[in-house]
Amino acid sequence: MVTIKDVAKKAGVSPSTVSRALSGNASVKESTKQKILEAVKLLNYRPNFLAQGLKEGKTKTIGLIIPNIRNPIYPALARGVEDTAKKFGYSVVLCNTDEDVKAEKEYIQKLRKRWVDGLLIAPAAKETEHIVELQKEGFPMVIIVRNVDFLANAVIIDNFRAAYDAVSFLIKTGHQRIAIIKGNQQLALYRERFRGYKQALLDAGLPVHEELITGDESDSVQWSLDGYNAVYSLFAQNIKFDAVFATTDLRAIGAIRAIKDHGYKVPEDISVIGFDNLEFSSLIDPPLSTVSQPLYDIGVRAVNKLLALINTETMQEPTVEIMSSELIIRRSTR
Amino acid sequence: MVTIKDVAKKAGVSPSTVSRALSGNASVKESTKQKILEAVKLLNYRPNFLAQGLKEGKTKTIGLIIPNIRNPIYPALARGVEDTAKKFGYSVVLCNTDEDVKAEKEYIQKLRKRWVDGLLIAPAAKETEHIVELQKEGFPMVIIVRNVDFLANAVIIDNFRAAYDAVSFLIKTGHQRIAIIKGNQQLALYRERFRGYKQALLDAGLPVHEELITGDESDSVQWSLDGYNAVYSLFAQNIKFDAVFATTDLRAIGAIRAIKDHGYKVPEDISVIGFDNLEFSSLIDPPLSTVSQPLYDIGVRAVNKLLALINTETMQEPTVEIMSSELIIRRSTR
DNA sequence: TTTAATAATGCAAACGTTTCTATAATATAT
DNA sequence: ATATATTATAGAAACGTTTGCATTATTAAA
Repeated sequence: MVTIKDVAKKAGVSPSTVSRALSGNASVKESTKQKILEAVKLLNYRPNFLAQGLKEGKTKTIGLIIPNIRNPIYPALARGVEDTAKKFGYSVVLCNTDEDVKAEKEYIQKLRKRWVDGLLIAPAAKETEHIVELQKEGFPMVIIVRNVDFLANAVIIDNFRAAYDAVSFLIKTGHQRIAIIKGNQQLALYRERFRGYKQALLDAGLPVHEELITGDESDSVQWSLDGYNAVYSLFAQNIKFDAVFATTDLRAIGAIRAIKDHGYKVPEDISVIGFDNLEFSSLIDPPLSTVSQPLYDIGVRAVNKLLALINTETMQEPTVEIMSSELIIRRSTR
Repeated sequence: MVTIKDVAKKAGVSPSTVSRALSGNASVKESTKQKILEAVKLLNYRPNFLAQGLKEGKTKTIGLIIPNIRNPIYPALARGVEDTAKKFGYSVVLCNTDEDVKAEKEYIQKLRKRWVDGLLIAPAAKETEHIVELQKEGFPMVIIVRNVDFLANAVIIDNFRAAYDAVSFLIKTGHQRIAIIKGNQQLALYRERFRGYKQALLDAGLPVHEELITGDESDSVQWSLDGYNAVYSLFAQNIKFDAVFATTDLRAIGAIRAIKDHGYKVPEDISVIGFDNLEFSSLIDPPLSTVSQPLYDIGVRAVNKLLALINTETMQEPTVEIMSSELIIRRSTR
């Protein structure tokens, strides 16, 4: 490996001069600068990042901790994160926890060995002491997508509101018996969506029917199966319903399939509305009505926030930023 | 930040003893070891990764350079990479090039500042001197998914064979006029798939009709549009066809939509076969027949190969590893 | 017990930078 | 020409580790 000393020798100057010439934050004679640049080119010198980082106490790297990049909501988020990080000269380390708190803890441990300057976390589940801990220590960190039950820096959407609006839309368009596929109630985000569903019914003077509340609590990648099974069992029990509010697009897709398999039509017989607005949700048949989460923008905002945190030494009161979601009506609702 | 010296002081020993106690590759008395461990716990000491890396000359980090994590073939690959890297104590830095050679070069430059121990690259396009360069320098690197026109360490599938088999299947099941949506011919992988298509026709004694070769050369994320447009224009020109071989699932989905929009049925009137076997390809209507790429496994193999490269000092002849693809027949073909 | 072998520990150098301090070279004002 | 201010450069210390070498403490053998 070629070091700054080699360059210095080649150019006939001291290492410190090379450093100054390269960093540009001290004056060095133009002629020597040229010599140095020449030597750099000749030897194909690249400053050693580790040495620099060690000296400066930062790595220009952030960690992105998410449950699973294969869950189709995360690629867009990751892109938002990576693009923004890159823009400011930062790199992104990708970590998948598979909803496992233990894995999450291990990653945090690992990344904290002065590895990364800050962390973006979509927390695994309810247990969050390790995150509280992190915050207490003043480590730069922002929570994304999934809110957490204490005040922390976060960039999220208002899941209650979004669900409320989606269900209200269904009600307004004449649906009376709206089933919900409720998602893992361990996660605040699904609890919120569930709450939004109930509140919308209540506010419209409609009853919340126990039998229309479906979906299991598991969190598998094959989420669409949950949607399929939920609707399937509704039919099996001969429960009538004229709409389905699925708490994810994947579940909505499963629901649509189950409805079709039973010989009903979407949206003529049963309307289906999803949540997420995945890239391919417009591609299915019928194109899915859904709530759009600004995932890319969440990533962008989160990185901005994180870098602000990294670059201020004074500890500030955490703030949560609510990004606006949007109801997208396509053709799975009448 | 708490350093090894702090621990040493607290435990009443020298830093070197702490280092030895922690690394475990030298004998240290049990009682002192306990004292040290206690001090570590008490002070919440974490070894500084940068210092370690600087000393040892490696970072236990690899770079994953891909066009775009939002392209749905990459999440599975990334997961394979990350899981395997993690298994061996490595971290993964994610880089999206957007098919831009310049961005790719910049990333390689950046990551090479002794940042990463090795690189996994799905190259952007035809221009590959910078990759040749990398290889010449003996930098650990393996090419993934997209083969390259020189001999390099790579983990790929046999795109020619896979396309050949898919089209042969179509022919065997009675299709005569098979259209292809050909993909960006700048990329070897699409050239290979195209070649497989032609060869299958030839070997079956069928003509290669110019008018059935469709699709533009662009590489946008909204790939399904290419499929839609291609089939749309076939109808517009009143060209008859009884099957479509789409070079990606996304294009296949677009194609199906266009076929439906024109009042035809898949697969009764026209069969469609895709390529990739994305997670949601089984979820569309009808479930898509396609060629399955073992993306996760490609990631796994590639990391194994890369780590082998990293851990051998002697430069070896590059080898390319062909993973086997699989024809998955669902319901979009008759 | 004394000596030899082994185990445990400390010291200092090294990894490749950056930056502080000091000195040398040059330019500017008198 | 001399004194002063400025600019350019070198030297050395520091960042937090690990490790080779030297030293000291401990154990085993005689």
